[in-house]
Amino acid sequence: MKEEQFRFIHYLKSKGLKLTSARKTVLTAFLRSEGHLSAEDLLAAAKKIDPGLGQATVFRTLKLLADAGLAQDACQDEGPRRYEHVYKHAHHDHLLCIGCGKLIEFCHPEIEKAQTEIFKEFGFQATGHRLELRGLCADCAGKSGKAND
Amino acid sequence: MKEEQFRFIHYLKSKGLKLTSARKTVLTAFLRSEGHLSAEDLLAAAKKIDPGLGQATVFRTLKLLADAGLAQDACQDEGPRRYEHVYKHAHHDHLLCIGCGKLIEFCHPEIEKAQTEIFKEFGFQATGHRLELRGLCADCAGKSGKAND
DNA sequence: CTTAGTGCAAAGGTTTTGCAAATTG
DNA sequence: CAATTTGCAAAACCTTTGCACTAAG
Repeated sequence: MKEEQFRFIHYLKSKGLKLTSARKTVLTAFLRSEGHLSAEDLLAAAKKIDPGLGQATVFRTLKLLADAGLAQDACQDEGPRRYEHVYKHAHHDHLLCIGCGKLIEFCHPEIEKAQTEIFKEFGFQATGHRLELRGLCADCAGKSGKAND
Repeated sequence: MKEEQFRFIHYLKSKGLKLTSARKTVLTAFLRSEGHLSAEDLLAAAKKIDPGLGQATVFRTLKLLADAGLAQDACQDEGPRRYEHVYKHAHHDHLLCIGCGKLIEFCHPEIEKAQTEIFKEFGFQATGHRLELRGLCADCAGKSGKAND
């Protein structure tokens, strides 16, 4: 069994919650997913496994996944809230091209280190962070940016 | 005249858009505001200046402000989208306590520097970034965090 | 058997859109 | 004057909630 599954089950038990087939379905669909997905995406994916699943259950389960530390808000500027794996994936930050929407994931040790310092400086106990850099990628910058619109 | 006002007017001209009294009202209300405000907050503030203003106009103008580089999505996890000044305020990042909601704004030169490196490394032309650290502040962490729940 | 979870559909909150009238350049 | 913008209200969109039924422990 995958570690994420185990962790989710353990989380449910610790909260006195039940491991239902609907939750298993949503978990499976979520773990199969790649990148950033919205609740709607997850519902669609989960319905491929169990067509009878309701969207309310997906929203409810997504909250549990976030609470269990498996899912994290990926925080897009537009449209619905999106989530991504947080448990297995090593931590990464996002670099977004505002021209073409290209999304690059990166990890920069110095930034991580500096963040730790900041938590210390303000007496905080860290639980997470999110960093998104925005700009124009080489392609889009080359195309003269925003001449017409 | 404030530089922001000038910038917004310039932006409108460059796009062939009109400087209407409604837009002036929203701009004024926005520039007067402090911290992070939602569209609803901005509507309320703008209505104090011009009670006849419609909420659609606020949403539309807020997009223009963002496009003009004056407003920026402050990206809360919950509730409505919130915006903040981006132009005059020196850049800052956010440190949020998930226990009591306390929000600290800070600025860390090394992080800024590292970000510049990343933009370079991926051949991006920077336009902005957003960093939010989350954790428990000293008060909340002291209160035994989440022993019971 | 008791309690929590489910799907549905309706409600809730936020943002967008169509339109006729008003305003700007 | 032509073209954009406005306010309104309705629609669209995303998420949550109430409820009767089902399923897990």
